[in-house]
Amino acid sequence: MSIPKAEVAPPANGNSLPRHRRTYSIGELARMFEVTPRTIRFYEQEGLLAPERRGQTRIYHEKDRVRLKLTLRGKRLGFSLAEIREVIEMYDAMPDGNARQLKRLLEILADKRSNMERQLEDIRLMQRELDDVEMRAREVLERLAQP
Amino acid sequence: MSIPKAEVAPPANGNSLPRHRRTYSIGELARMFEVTPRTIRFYEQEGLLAPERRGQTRIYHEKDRVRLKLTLRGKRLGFSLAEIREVIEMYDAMPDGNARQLKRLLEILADKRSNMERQLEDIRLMQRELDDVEMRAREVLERLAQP
DNA sequence: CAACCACTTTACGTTAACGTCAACGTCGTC
DNA sequence: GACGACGTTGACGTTAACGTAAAGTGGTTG
Repeated sequence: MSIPKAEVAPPANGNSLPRHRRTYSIGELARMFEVTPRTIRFYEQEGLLAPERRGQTRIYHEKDRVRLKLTLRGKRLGFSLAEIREVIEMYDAMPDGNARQLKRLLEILADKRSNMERQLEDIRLMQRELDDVEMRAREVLERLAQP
Repeated sequence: MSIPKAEVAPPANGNSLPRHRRTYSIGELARMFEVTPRTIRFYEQEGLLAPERRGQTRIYHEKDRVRLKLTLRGKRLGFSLAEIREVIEMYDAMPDGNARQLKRLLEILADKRSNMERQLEDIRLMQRELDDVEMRAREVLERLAQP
């Protein structure tokens, strides 16, 4: 991002596994992340992705792949697509954003952050519960083994 | 749970804040956890709660309160009500559960556990992202402050 | 060239988790 | 005894996040 895009052409590469692939089809991405193409198109419709188009078909670059990854991670953490989009949009608008917008972004980030903290605590508590339940289950199992 | 329920009557208690309240109305519980009564009734309908009834009205005890708490925590961690119910049911059926059921329970627990692990990792990664975005935002803000 | 992919758009269907509204019962109190 | 606060059931509505089916496009392969 901060590195000026080099004007060097990619070295003639007969390699079968190009180090850093340029583009992906929707099907490829779908398999990579174990989602359906439908899901990916839906995310685009919701403003989370904006792939290039070659004619009709979508061409996904690294940037898009990263966005999808972040989106799915956000989802696993319980964020709605709308929330995720909000952050992504502000992030994209950052360079020329005014102070008010930036402060708003910082607010949102702080909010997400406290959310994460709470989830960390929830996870710790939940893990204890699981430990507890598992222990009891094992006890009962052992008692069943010796009549 | 392991302590035999004392037969001592609750000491005559003119106290305004009884140490360990016996029961709750649906409205009280709702306010405690910042959900609506509708939500609590829905959870009952889904088999997550089973409060006592005095006539028509529901009476919630400590056990019910704990269940609700666990349920809401599970929700914050992205579990579906069905998943939560599954664990609760198996937990209740544990004492007289057969070996197969118990092993099944252990499987489920292991599953939840790996889910937690993944979420921990997701949270760590997400926190880094947030750190990163926040840093950039602050940079831009400072640059705006000094023209 | 036909057959078969992978991709496209459009549109309607589905599920979970409640919200909302109506219509009613039951207290305490003014 | 009317009123308000709280509780009840029942039924229908809503939203997010996709699933699914229909019908068409574009390339390549036997």
